[in-house]
Amino acid sequence: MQQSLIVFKALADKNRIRILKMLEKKSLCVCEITDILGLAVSTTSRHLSILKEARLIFEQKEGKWVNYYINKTTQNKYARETLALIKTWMNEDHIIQKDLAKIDQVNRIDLCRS
Amino acid sequence: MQQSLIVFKALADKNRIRILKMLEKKSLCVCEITDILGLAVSTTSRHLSILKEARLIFEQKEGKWVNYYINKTTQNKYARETLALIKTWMNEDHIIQKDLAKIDQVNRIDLCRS
DNA sequence: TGTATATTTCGTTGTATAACGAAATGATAT
DNA sequence: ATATCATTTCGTTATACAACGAAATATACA
Repeated sequence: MQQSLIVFKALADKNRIRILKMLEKKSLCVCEITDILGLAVSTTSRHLSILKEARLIFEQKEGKWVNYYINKTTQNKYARETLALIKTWMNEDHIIQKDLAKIDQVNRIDLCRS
Repeated sequence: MQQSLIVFKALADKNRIRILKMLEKKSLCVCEITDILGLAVSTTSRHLSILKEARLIFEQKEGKWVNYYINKTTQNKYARETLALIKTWMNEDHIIQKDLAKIDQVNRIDLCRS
């Protein structure tokens, strides 16, 4: 039960859902996610660590950036099955659509310089 | 997104998960659920209202009792699909198994007199 | 090596929520 | 009608958690 609770708690936040829906489309670094969500970097980092703890996402370093990916084949069965489920959800949502549109426009190099 | 958040928030609590797993087996009244969880009646009632709000369960009055049922055919697609998912989850969990075993032993008439 | 940049960690603050007991509500039965 | 019982609502308290800025860490580059 503890494992599934960790997954549900991770999903019980609007910004973390937005992150998951973004990562469904494309892997992103912290500063790109931060820009799209409009949060403090530290807050985004905390959300990512909660999603990672639930094994819904994983990270991979690429130079000075840390890229985050949806963990489709995660060992955690609760995370895996829930990811498959929510992939079919909220695709018509306005906020989600706006976020996805923004992904194509963000440029990590420009972003982090500012 | 709001609808799915309500569902995930409802599921992000140990006692509410226990309630759902109990109701999967059998519809129950508030005092029976309260006895099994070991909470104050008012707390159980609050949990039930959150699950009801998420359309995961529904209630039906039976004399002085209020019975709660899993809402398998709920209109809320997020609730419906999640219910189907968690039906396959946590069935080996010790706490869940203990709760289910207790269901056969509780007697609402004895319970509520005490 | 030192400086800039990306991210994480830490400490704090405000808000959300779980828990309780007591009071209110709604229904049954005498 | 009144008493009894099941449940809900209300007010309070304690805990959990989201958000922030600042400091610490880690990496890249000059």
